[in-house]
Amino acid sequence: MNSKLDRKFYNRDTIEVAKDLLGKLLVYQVDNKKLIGKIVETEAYMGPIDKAAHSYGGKRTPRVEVMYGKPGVAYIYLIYGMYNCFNVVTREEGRPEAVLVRALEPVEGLDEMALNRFKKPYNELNKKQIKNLTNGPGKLCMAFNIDRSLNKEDLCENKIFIKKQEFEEKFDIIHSKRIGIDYAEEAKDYLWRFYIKGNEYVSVK
DNA sequence: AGGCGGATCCCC
DNA sequence: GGGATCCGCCTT
Repeated sequence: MNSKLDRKFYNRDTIEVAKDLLGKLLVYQVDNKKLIGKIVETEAYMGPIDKAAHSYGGKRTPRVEVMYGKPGVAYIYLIYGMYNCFNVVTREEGRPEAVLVRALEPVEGLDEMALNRFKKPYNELNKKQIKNLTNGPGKLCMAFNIDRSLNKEDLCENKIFIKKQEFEEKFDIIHSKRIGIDYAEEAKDYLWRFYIKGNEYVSVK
């Protein structure tokens, strides 16, 4: 049974996609290593009307161009000169909206994630390092070794994709203000951040 | 050609 | 609370 999310999943209302991505598994395979993390926190970026979005006002530059493309494609950009952020493009072509994946719960490939983050295997991590493995947008990209070389990668293919869990759990979804967008005037107060209530790997409680 | 600020993280 | 660090974008 193929449980990979298809193009239709992403070609929907961005807030619905952001909420529905919670509890899904991000899978990234490089060489013979497989990394899997459960998505526990997301943010919706609503395009031209959203002052926090890169595509606000219909801005169309080389960097943002991916957001105007087809849904189900990765939009990865460099932030603060050092960190990468992983997004999935939503909505039909020409409509530049996306979901930022802000935190994962590690599921498979923990040693590889620990090496990528802290240069040592998982069983040598201290409590703080375990907690900080993937609980933020930059951190999860470091743990998965995701950078801009994966920008525009099609998540409906096999290199990197998102799938349903075999047994989907029940959880409560918290709605909150988005993080790190204080410049966005009224948009900073919109409740477009979503996370799994009580999950240990949520970036900011 | 230059200046500036950022969808972050980490340490003090 | 502040520094790291650099690309993209806007202004000149």
